[in-house]
Amino acid sequence: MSRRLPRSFYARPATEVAPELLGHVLVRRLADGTRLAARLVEVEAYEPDDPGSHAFRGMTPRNEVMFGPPGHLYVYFTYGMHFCMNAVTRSAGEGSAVLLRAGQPLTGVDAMRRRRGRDRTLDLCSGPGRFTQALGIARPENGADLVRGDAVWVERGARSEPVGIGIRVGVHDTTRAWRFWLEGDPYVSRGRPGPPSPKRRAAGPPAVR
DNA sequence: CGTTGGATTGGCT
DNA sequence: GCCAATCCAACGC
Repeated sequence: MSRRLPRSFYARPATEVAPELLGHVLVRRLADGTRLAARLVEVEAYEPDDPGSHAFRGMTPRNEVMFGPPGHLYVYFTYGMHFCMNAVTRSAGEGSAVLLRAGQPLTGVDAMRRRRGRDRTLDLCSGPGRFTQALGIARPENGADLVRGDAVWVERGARSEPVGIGIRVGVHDTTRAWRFWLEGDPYVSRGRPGPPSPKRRAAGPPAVR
């Protein structure tokens, strides 16, 4: 039995795939053979006809991988210094993906520390830009096949925690609560729904999510 | 061709 | 909490 998630897992709407990815393990094999792995603890879904998605205005050189077959890695460069990675979902031509926002370091943690220039395990993969840096994911990995490739893939993992749901970070669209995380997990990125600030408490109890 | 701002992060107030 | 860093894709003229 294979530990790797099959193509069929990804060939569904991003909003279905995203929460199910939580608890599975992202594995990275570097060119020198070093193996790195992290448990997925936070993701976001991006669907076709979703104004918050790079695919919303159609295919461009940057987002063409999003419009390709499912089960591939879509990597993009942003803010002049960071890369973000996504698992492409649905089927070719649709333009849909799941942003991998944070993970719990499991394997090759010291190698991740060196890549990140940070010591604390909590600072290694807790954010989309940090995650790619820790795993050595950049432009060359754009389009990598997560199902048959040997650079990066996802293996089955166990999940027992409940899944938290909220609006996506940096996407001002309250109608699409497509950010999913493992409730209570310390490796979830900042911008996390933290303990209520004094201001929020004054505004009343948090809304149902 | 010029402008704008981003699916972020880290350091400083 | 605020904001600079630092590219470049997307869009308007």
